Amino acid sequence: MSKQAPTLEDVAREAGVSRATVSRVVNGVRNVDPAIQQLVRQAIERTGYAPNRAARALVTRRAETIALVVCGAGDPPHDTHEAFAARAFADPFFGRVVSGVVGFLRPRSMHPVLMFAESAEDRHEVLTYLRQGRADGALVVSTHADDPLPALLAEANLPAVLFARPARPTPLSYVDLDHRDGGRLAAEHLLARGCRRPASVAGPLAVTASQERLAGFRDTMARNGHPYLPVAEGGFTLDSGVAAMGQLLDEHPDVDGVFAANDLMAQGACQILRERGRRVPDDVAVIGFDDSGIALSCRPPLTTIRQPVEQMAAEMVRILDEHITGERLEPTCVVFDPELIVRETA
Amino acid sequence: MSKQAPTLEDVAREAGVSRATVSRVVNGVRNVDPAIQQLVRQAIERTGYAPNRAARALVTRRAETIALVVCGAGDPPHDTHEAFAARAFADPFFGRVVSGVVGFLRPRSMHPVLMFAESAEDRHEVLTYLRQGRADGALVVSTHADDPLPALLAEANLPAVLFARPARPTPLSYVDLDHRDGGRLAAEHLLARGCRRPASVAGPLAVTASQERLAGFRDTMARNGHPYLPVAEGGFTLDSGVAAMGQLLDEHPDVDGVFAANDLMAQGACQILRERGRRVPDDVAVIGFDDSGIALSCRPPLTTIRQPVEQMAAEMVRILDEHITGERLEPTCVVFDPELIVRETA
DNA sequence: CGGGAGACGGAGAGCGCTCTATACGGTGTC
DNA sequence: GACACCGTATAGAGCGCTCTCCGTCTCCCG
Repeated sequence: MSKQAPTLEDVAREAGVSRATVSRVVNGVRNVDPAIQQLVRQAIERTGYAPNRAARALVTRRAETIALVVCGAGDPPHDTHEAFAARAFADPFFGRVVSGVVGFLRPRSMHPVLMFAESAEDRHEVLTYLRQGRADGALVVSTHADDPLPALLAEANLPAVLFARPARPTPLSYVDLDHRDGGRLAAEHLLARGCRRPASVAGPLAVTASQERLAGFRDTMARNGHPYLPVAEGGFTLDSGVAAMGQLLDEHPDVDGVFAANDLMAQGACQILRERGRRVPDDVAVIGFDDSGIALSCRPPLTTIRQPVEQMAAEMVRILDEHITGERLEPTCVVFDPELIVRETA
Repeated sequence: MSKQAPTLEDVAREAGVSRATVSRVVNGVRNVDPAIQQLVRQAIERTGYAPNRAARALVTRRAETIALVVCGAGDPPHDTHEAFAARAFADPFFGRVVSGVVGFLRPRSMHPVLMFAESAEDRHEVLTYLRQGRADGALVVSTHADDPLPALLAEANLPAVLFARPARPTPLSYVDLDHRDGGRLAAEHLLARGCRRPASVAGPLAVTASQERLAGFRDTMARNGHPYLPVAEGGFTLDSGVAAMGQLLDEHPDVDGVFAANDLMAQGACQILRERGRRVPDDVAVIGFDDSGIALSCRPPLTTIRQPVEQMAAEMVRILDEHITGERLEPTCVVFDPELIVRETA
């Protein structure tokens, strides 16, 4: 075992000042003579002092930690946490969320605690974690609209910010994207390219975002002379994109423009389109959604609707921080605008 | 603001016993009359008490938290943390690591703190985090063999376990895979299928694991009458797999068996093989490595060498836990065996 | 040159918990 | 009936830190 870690007391003795003074220096508080500051700093250096966070947290009532909670389906009890975690991270989306969060947190020497919440037990675990003061607040990313966690958090009056507007109104801050407008953008681009037979590979319709993307696309198409829109539902995975596009192709061999609700499915659509002898974008134009890494690494690179996930995630943490410090008391929401990114598939 | 959270004291008053007794009940310690236990439990229920972790951590000197550190390249200063995080999670590998870690931690009501360490500053941050007692130990997953973090951790005598043996001998526990044996397995399978012109899409040769996989494959091939092995180096990404396989095909149009150092590159290889008119596995057999999700979702499903990442990650945490509790004092290592998974590409 | 204002450092009281030492009954033994 | 003993509850001393007072020292102005 290594010797006991040095404490404030030790540093104070070493520097010949009181504990309070060292504390002031460490926390960069006013009213310390620069000469003494120097002295203290040297003493800290010499002793290799690192403030004990538990002690600090005890008195400040702040853990300086936030939880990043990824919520799963809610019911399927057959799914293990392991599988869920792996699946969550298979989607580049979560990597981007983590990115944005870490980008905000790092300059503050904070790091997120990763939690997965699928079952009621898990949700209780999240609540307990926060109530014990192990984290000051939670960032919640749900994969389903009717996730019960937000309501629980709000009820317990715990600081939390959501990614995406909750299905039931909940007094919690959230950030979101104007998905409907994204759908509109996709439709207009396809229309402008002269698309005559549009179709869509939608995301799971249990997810609000999927519904909205589709609604925006469909409405715009309807307003422009395409009242009937063939739609196949996918599950945001590559496979499901392949399957959905295959089905669309079977039923409507003449489609010439497809809006896929995410890039992964757009990639799948491109694959099967090529397999079935269609050229992309010459025979069929394809637009994805997200502008994730694959949109660029795909060949040909995907035309897509950009969702600034990293920025959105950073904004989430910023708002959460305001709630934690008490700067902001009322829930707020920030809605980001999607952007059309034209590459080669449309 | 909500009212002050209830403390042990409050519960004790409510139950009509002393603080110490409540503490015993909460921590499940011996020597408490069942009747009083019941009483205390009810009081806890009524008050909605949740033990303050900071206070507990202060006296137990344990945060009940571990850090999961993902180490990057080390130097490229052009790379932002954001990009790094996103990239790290683009690889299904990390999702599996997280899976395994969470699988072990969850039953213990623990959750990992996610940290990224690329720069010297980041590494210092990790050290400080541990020295402050915010986490009891670290799980380190380095993407490069010569990462300086393990040595720093060992020097500071902080509990840590590595994924993969460090390049320089370091007094730290680690888990690893017998990569060389994985290469051998791949070679033998290809040989058994009657492969006459083997080649390999290697991983980045700066990574020890890549070297070993290739060495095992090459040695086995050499021992079986294939002294010369065409090799193209990739970067573990889909794109690099496509590029490497393309190059191999240009220089050796007659290859009939390829060992790719991971599934992503194997998938890329399959893609370009098909584009160039080769049937997989009839004209060219392909074997991947990892048995990650894509191996299964790929069409045709990949024959691959399985690396039990989740198990390995869980084992890492188990060992770390032993180090933290002091059950284990000396570094140890656990090397897992790879396994050939035959699907359709070879 | 006295006095008030300001700048600065120190003493000490906790934060909520754990855990050791101690008190306290009740039983069994001689 | 005195003593030892065991099981169980309590008192109380911190863990290392922050932060509110309060005392001291300096400086400047009347």
